[in-house]
Amino acid sequence: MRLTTKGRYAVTAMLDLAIHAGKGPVSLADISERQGISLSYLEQLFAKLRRNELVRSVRGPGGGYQLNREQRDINVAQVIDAVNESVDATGCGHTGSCQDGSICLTHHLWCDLSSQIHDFLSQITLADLMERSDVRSVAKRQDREHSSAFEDSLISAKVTA
Amino acid sequence: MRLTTKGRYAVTAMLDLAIHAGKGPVSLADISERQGISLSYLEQLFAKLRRNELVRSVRGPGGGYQLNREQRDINVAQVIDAVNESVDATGCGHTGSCQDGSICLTHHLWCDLSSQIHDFLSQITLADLMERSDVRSVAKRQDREHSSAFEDSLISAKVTA
DNA sequence: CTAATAGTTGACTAAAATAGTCGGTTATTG
DNA sequence: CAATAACCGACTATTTTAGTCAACTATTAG
Repeated sequence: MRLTTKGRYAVTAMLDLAIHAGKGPVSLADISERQGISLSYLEQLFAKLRRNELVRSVRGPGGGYQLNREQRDINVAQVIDAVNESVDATGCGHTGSCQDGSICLTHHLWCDLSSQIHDFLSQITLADLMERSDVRSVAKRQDREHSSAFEDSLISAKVTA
Repeated sequence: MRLTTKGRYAVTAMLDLAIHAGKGPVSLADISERQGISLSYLEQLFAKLRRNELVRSVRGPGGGYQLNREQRDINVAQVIDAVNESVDATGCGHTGSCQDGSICLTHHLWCDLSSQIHDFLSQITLADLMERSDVRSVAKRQDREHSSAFEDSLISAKVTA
């Protein structure tokens, strides 16, 4: 089992997408700047998120990504699974062939732990995270710090209008 | 956060130690054979377990390792921590400096997850695992399969006697 | 005393995963 | 047509995992 920046980045980016929804698609460049994640790396992650039908894309200018389901219908476990290929704590992938064909001494312990983690993460949806005060305050800070991008979009909106 | 064979091996080896306690120290060679873990790798892991005062060693013939505390007083989280340096799901080690000095959008989520995992694993002691029927049956199977080692020691005992 | 046993230590290594980078292609919009 | 932004594949440095190997030390049986 592994939970590294890959899974954390994916959840963070999905939450950013949820927060900035409503004003059309969100570009990876915006997410990259706000969340401090490499653009190229985001591309890799979003390829997986799209394959797992958690997001949909819009190409061309003004394009970007949007959530492909309601915020209530996307949970953290799904996002991590999409990029990480499962949060399994067993060494055998639940097959029970950890020690030459049979189960090892601690097989059931790791099964229990896997369930525990999966249950916890699958109960938390993007909508839940959106409601949290700590998330809201960090999001507010990020929007303030990276308002340049916001202003730029205002300017281009004026220009194009 | 990472939970790989390293942590699993450590818990498995500690449980093996608990199961075969009472008949004097248990050698790493025995654990290696029963649990199918490389002897040299076990040496590395037990160096850490000893530094963390979870086991004590007896050198020389008939030597090996013993638990350094009661089975009730050793939990799974302690064992994993000893070899893995913590089961932390945050990227910042709980310092809160995930995004250039401030917390990232999902910081508290990973803190919550870390607590969840730690609470779960720290509630399970070696004594708890010993009582489980699945553990007892796997242990019985392993003792049966590797009785050769036991017989060998009987034979060599006869020869040297 | 000595031979065997078994822990102790440190250095080394192959393979995999992480966390990216880079260059180019394709679709869309103005 | 030019700019934008998603898409794709190949490449890479670094770290971790999961070991191996060789040498050394302490202890015990005989």
